Amino acid sequence: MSVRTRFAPSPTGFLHIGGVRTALFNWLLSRRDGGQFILRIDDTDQQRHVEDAVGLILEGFEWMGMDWDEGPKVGGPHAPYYQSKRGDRYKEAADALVASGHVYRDYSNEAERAADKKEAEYQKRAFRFRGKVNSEEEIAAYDAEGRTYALRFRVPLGRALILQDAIKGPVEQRTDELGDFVIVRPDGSPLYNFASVVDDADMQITHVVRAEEHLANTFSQLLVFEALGYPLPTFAHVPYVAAPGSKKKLSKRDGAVGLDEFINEGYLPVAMMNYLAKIGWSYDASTEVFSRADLIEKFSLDKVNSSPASHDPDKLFWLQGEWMKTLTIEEKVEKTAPYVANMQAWIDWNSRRKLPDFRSEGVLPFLKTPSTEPPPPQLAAVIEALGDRLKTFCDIIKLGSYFFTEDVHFDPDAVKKRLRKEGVVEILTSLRKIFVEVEPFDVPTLEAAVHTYAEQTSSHMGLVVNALRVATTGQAVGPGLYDCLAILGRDRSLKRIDQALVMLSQPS
RNA sequence: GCUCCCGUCGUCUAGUCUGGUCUAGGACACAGCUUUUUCACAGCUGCAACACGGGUUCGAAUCCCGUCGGGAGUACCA
Repeated sequence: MSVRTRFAPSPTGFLHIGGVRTALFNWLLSRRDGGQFILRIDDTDQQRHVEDAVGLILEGFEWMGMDWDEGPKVGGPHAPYYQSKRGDRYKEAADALVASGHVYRDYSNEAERAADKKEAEYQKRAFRFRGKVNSEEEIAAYDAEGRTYALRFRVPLGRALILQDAIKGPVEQRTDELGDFVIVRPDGSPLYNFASVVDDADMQITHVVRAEEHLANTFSQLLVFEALGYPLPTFAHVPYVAAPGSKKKLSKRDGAVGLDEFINEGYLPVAMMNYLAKIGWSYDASTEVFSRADLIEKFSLDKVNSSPASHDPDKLFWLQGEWMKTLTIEEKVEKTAPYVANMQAWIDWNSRRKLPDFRSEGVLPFLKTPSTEPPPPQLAAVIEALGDRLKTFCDIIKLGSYFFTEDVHFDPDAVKKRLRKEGVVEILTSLRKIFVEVEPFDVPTLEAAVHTYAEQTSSHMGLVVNALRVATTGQAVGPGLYDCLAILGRDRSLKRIDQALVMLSQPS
């Protein structure tokens, strides 16, 4: 039988990178063995806007390039893939368990259970729900009273359950530690530990790879599998992803954790995939860079670490830089063009996300629909000049916005450090005159002209070049100066030198 | 409280099953140097860890016990 894995997200309208990693492990495992990867939506009937939220999730998967063989949009032989629509199946399975005596009706109400719990706490013993055996008369009386009941699984006592976890190894649990658990609420809705077993069995899932927080639940699920007579899948519980530099679980408070934020910043799917695979998984002692194909070929569960790993934005950024180097200028032009065309929209989003009450907005609209407009003519030259400085696509805005605007915005620190210096006004004034006449206005000519000027006046090159850079770009750092000037062109260069001169004539 | 999981440089990890090749290797980050008109890239150098305490052994990161620390579960949440 081929490998069948699944990812079963709750449609919360937000794709956490920790969840994406879990999904990736599932996907990788299925792709490696030529099996199937199933997407199942663990929604509950009460949730609203499920479709919108599912859309956000699918968007993330599509971007990552993790395709699914069965699930929303594509359907499949085990449809429906929404838990809220599988009520009939849960009902069938629950009936079977009632018939086989594995579950019983629990007529208790919340107040009674709370009292029992309190009593257990008082006696300093662990509370384990154990159903009372109701006589026929009691049941009749409760029904007459109109009392509702939940269906509970009767946990067999005195057994030791052993889970052979593919990541954690063998984990043992005595059934005496498990309380009888509810599988169906009085209103007929199923609970996770039950529904997920029915779904996994129905969908013939062979490998359940999920977050570690489910490890303890697995023992209850094992019992359900057994009672229903379903074959057991292989379980693998992956450790949670911790916040940067900590051992606490990664949460929304710890900076960007939504996949959409990385998409909007212009990360590469392959870099994200490489990074996510590397948190908590390693192939050997030294390989860091893995392509999609490498990952599919080399991934295995036994190399997944059993201890939690923390999210490391620096490492992601570095990997992104590595993958960025593999792109051609044309590819970079295509990917950065939307940012240039929607600069203000991106800047607005970027400031919004820094607000404390920021809520995930999904992928920015202009990144979803490719623009039909041709990219600005200088874009390729700007990218060429930026070289390896361009790490993510939004860097075109962070690093090169001045190439696409008419006026400059001077960075105060840069002005202070490079322009408010002895002799700078004379240098700029002289160079301005030279730039009016220099022909052609290109890199070699410009370079020669500036060099000649510096030699003739015995000016220090660093002083000249840095002053010119800040005067024309407003920034202290950037691509080579002559590249900047040539891209800016004569008119804008002169205009900006004038602007700088005006500014310098005023006291700081 | 009880049950279970986890514990190697600041971070991600190799090594743990099958004790010696580990005076613990690689990567990110950081610091310094080289190159450079700035930054980035590249190259070099440096910094830095076996949670703690016992035990077994000629020998322990590796095996055993305990302690401490972190996490999960203990729901009519998922």
